[in-house]
Amino acid sequence: MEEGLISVDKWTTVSQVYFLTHLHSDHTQGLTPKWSKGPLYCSPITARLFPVRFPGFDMLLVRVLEAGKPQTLTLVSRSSHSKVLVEVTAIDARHCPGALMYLFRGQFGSVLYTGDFRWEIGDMKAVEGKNILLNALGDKKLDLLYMDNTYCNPSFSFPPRKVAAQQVVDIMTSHPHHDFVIGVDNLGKEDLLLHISQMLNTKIWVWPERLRVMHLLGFEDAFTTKTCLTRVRAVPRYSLTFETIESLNTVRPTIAILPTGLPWGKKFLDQKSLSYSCVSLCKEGSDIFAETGHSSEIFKSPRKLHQHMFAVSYSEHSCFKEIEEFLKYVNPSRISGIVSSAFCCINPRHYLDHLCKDESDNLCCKDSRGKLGLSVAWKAESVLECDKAFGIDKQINISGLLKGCKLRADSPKVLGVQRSMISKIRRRVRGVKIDHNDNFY
DNA sequence: GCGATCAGAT
DNA sequence: CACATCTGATCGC
Repeated sequence: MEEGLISVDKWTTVSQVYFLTHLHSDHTQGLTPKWSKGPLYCSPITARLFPVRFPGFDMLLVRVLEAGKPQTLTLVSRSSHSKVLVEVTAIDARHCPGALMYLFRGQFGSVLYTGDFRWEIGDMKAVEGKNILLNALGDKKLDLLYMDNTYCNPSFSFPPRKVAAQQVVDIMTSHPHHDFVIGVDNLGKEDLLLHISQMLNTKIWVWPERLRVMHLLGFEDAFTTKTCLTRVRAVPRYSLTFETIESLNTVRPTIAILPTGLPWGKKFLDQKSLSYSCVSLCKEGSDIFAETGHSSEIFKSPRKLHQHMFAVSYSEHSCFKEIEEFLKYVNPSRISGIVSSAFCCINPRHYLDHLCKDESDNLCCKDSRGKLGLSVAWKAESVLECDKAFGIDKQINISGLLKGCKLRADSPKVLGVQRSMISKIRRRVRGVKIDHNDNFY
C-alpha cells in the first residue's frame, strides 16, 4: 500500500484516515484535544470515552466502527490520484474496554493490526473475534500481521483473568481485617474490580475521574468516591510503592495488590535470569494460596513482593500460549511486533553474550530506516537457544510458530546499546503508518 | 507563559 | 528488564 493513506495509533504523520485501537496513553501519543489531521476511526466505547481524555476534541472527526461490520473506505492515491478501496473490519481485542484490532484488505493484500490484545483460550468473545477474522479473510491468507508481542516469550504463562480475579478475592477473604488498595490505570481491569465487588458484596472506591469513566462504561452501582463506604480502594498504579504501602500501614493494616502480567517489583529479580529469585518470595506467600489449587508456576500464583504487597497475574495482554494459538489461527506471512521490550523480541544471546561475544555484533545492527534492530529473522535454532537462555526446561516447540513467517525483530536490545536508546526506540515503535515500503525481514 | 515533546521514574 | 502513567525539564512560539 502506498504511503500516507492509513495510520494506526500514530498521530503525528500525515494520513488520509486514522485508526485508534484503544485509549491507553501509549497509543495516543501525539493525539491532543486540538488534533484535527483527519477522520479518526474507533469503537463505540472509545468514542464515548473520548471527551474525557480529550476535552473539546472535534467529535465530528470521530467515526465509529462496530466489531464485525466491515466498512469500505474510498481513499485517493497521492501519486496517481486514483481511487484506493480499503475494506476495514474491526475485531474485539479483549484488552481494555473499547479496544479493537483492525483488519485492512485491498489490492495491497491483507494487513491485521492487533493493537494490544488478550485472547484467552476458551473466551467466547475471542472465538467470535476469530470467526470474524477468518470470515473476512475468506480463503485469502494474511499477508502482514502487526502483533501485540508484549509477552511473546515462553517464559510467560498466566491464568485466565477470571482465575486471577478469584486469586485477588482469596487474598482479601483471608485477610478479613485489612484494607486493600489495588493499582489500576485510567482504563482497564474493570472486570477484576467488578468481580471483587460482587464476591465481597462491597462497593469499590475509585478516584473521581475514574468514577466518571466507570459511569460512562455503564457501571453505575459498584463504585464510589466515598472512602467511608468500603475497605477496598482502586488507586492509580503509579501511586503504589513500598513507601506508600508502608505509610498506609502506620494508619491501619492495608494490603496492596498489583494486578499485572509482569514479574516485578524490580528489586526482586535476579538480574541474570527470568527464572527468578522470585521463587523464594513466592514460597513465602504460597501457604495462604495453596487452597486456590492453581498451578504453582510463578506467573499463575500471587507473588508476595513485600510484607504488605502482592502481585497477581491479571493481564490484559495475551500470554505466550495464547499468542501461539492466535498465530496458528491467522497464519500470517509476515509478522511485525508492535511492542519493543526485553521480554518479547529479546536477542536470544542477551544472557549468553559472555559465551559468544565474537558473534554478537552480527545480530544487532541498523535496519534501512536507521532503527536499531535485529536484521536477521529468528530461526528455529535461535529460538531454542532463547529457551535455553531463559532457563526453560520444558521443550516448548515454538519453532512451528515461525513456519512460513519472518519475524521482524524491532527490538533494539542489549549488546552494548544504551538504555536511554532503548526507551527512545520503544517510544518510536508504537503505532504504524501502514505502508508497503516498510521493510520486513 | 503555554502547549508540545522528551527523559526519567515507578 | 516497565503493562501504562506521571512528573519535571526542555523547546518553540
